[in-house]
Amino acid sequence: MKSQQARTTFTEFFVERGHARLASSPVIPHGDQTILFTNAGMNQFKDVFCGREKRPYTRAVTAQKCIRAGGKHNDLDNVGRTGRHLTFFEMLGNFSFGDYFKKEAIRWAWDLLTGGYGLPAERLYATVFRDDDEAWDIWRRDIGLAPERIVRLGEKDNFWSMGDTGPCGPCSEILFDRGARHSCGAQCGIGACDCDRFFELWNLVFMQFDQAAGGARVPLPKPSIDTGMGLERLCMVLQDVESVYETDLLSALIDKVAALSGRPYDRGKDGLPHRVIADHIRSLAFALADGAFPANDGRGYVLRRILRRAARYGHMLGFREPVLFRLIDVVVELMGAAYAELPPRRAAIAEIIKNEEERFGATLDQGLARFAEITAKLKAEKPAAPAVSGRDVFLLHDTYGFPPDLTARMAEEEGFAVDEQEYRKLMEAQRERSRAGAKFADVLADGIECADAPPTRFRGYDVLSLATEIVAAAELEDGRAAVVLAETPFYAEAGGQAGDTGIIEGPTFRMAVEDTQKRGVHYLHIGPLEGEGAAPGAKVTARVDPTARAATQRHHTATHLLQAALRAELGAHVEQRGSRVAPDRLRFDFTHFAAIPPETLRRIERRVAESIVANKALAVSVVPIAQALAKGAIALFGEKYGEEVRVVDIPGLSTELCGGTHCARTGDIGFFRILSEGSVAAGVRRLEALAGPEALAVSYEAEDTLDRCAKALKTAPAALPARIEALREELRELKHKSAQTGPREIEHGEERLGPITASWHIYADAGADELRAIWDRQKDRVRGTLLALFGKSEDAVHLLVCLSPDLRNRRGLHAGKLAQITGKAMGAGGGGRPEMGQSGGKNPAAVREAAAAFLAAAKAQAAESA
RNA sequence: GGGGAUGUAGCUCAAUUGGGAGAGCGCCGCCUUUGCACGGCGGAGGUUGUCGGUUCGAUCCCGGUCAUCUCCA
Repeated sequence: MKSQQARTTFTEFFVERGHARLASSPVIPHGDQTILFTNAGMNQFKDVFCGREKRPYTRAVTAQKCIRAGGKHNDLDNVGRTGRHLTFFEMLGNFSFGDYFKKEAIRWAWDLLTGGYGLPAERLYATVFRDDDEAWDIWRRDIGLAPERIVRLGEKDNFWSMGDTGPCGPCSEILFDRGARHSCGAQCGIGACDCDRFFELWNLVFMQFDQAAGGARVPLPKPSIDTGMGLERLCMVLQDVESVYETDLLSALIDKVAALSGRPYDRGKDGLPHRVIADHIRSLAFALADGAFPANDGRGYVLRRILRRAARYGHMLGFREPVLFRLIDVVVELMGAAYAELPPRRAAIAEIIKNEEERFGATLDQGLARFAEITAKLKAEKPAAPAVSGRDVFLLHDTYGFPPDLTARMAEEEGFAVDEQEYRKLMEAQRERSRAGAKFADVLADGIECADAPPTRFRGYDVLSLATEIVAAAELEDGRAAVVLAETPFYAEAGGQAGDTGIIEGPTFRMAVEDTQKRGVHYLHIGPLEGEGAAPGAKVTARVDPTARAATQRHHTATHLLQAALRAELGAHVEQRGSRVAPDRLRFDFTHFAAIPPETLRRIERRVAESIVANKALAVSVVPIAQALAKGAIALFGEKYGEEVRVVDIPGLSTELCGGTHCARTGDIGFFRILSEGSVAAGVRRLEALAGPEALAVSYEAEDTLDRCAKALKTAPAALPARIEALREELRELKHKSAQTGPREIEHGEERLGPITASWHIYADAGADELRAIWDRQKDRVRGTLLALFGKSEDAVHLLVCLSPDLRNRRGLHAGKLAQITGKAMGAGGGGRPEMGQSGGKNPAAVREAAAAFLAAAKAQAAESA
């Protein structure tokens, strides 16, 4: 059975049994800070299991794309070494939210495996949790499984929990016996080993307890079901192949790697690179398709590491140019039908990967150069036992991103050992440092008791002021207060739109709201509180600052117009990466691969201006998400959407899913100016812009600057370029002339010291450069000369002490020391090289004294050299 | 979030305990050539990321900050 059919067989089986067929959630779990990637089918139902969220159905079935490559579930290093570990896989799962329980879950799983998939019953085994007699009985009585094929295991294997607290329960796994030839030996058995014979196929989790913080497990009123079966593993069994890499889900990728490299695939060690690349490219394709991006921290860093690991194995296969991006077409062919998000992003994904590969190539080159330096030094020093130190391996890895295994191999080729132990030690120390430095600072700390209060009702789309009452209040660490209201006109920061500001007033107190933030389903109004009595139950009037809100709305609506203009001018690959709209500014980050030339920026700006002038009325509607997407609304990766979404439509110009507040008509924006364009990360550009009167201010500022320049040059702004060019020409001529004549000499003096002549000259208003020019003009002609050149201006003195070239190596003569001594006479330091020294001072009156000091010092040096 | 490294001409990079900001490529002009490539000569292009400190003097030393690279969490 092919994977495509295996997938639909699963979902159809459960749809027939009353399950809602839901789409896979993105592999990038937006809004869930506890995990880096979606790593199980139940992720998107977390809030449902915990009772924080209600859904219109109680049974669901999904094929969920998952990535396990970072955090707690990290399979990264196992990938390719075993036949069953993958960083990317699909999890087939059926779920019950307080509906059916163990009996149905087990029965259906068994029926599907033996019926729908036609697996031989005699090769299936089941494990149950030690104490779970209920599950054991179902397997024994209802299914009729022989007692010796039902194995009881402990917490490690058969008890599942989401975290330290929350829903948890025993689970039951169904295993497939792949036959004695996969056995790892005499000790082989379920629960006794971890080999490939007894193959974990499907895990049924029975969520029936709530784990309290103290350790007690309270039975849940409505037990739930969460199951998961890896599609790749299932296919491996259905297609009777040795590893997941030989299933139709991955074999085409393996073949492509073999074709590109000219190295045929090998099931053993030599096929490791093929396997790693085939797996990693799937992770990358899906993560990028869901809006992740390679970066230096967080999940972006995990992606970068996956890519580099793949590239590293590509390197082993002989690839020296980017090739991974060529595999994207294969991934899209294999998976595009089941995952519609993939095909439209094909080109963008390939581009990002190619970009990263090139970047990694540059990193490798840099490391190679560094490595060459290290080995060159070793070769030169010829120590008894030549070895690349652990410190160097670490440095290459830590600072230059050079893979340590590559360092080791290259060192070996050069005949050097590698101090791996020291390297490990340093690496461990680095980990320790990082852990110690990791701490979370959350201004919105706890202390707000509102968990039981109903969700804050947001009414700010319609009104800016209303009467309501306080539900909860608390003091924050910084001395400000946080207040939760029953309903509010204040928009809480979300989707890049800044939280509203304004006033909350009660009979005996008043709060200047400086920020509004969401905390779960509650809105926190934050600001300094004056007066007493701001407690739950207190009646208040909440008023949003209308001026600030209007300014924010202008920026928000302008952002939508800007995005539309960017897509029109730059192409459909432009996707929002982030945005920030506040009363005083607008920032928009988006994907694009090059800097935007000024003339294009102008065109974009003009396009927005035209949209404003068109004065279209905005239409806001709330519709089912499928309908919105069908209309072509732009959805954001950064948001988690419910079944119903809010659509902001600017007719003929833009349609976006957006929860923010907007102008009534585009004309309300008034004026729009782009301030700056720049890069925030590879492939991401940032635009900053202003809308409304604020934008006017910026234009004025530029105009004022120009006016000031024109005034300073006594000309009209339009004539400035010509005027500046003329002045530059004049300056050039003057410089040329002054370089020939030099500054005016005020006085000089000299003294013969045997064969040497010491002389000093004082010039009016000469700087260090001019003094040097004076010296340059004569240094090739003079002989036997010690020279002190003073440049005297109103409040400073510059000094250059020079030695004619013929005296350069004369014992005892040192211009730098002369400069030091001479400078000291003016109350300054000084120094320099034997043939030339410098000093200076802030005391022009002392120049004559300095000159005298110079002569005296020169005399002493001359005497010494004689 | 923590550590390491790097910011110098459009690009790639130099600049001996702190003492004249340079090279190669690219660009512009002229010469050579039927033309192009090559070659020859000349030229433009720099607040040394940014702010502050030390110093007579900072690309260099110290601190803050921003950006990029990189490892770790």
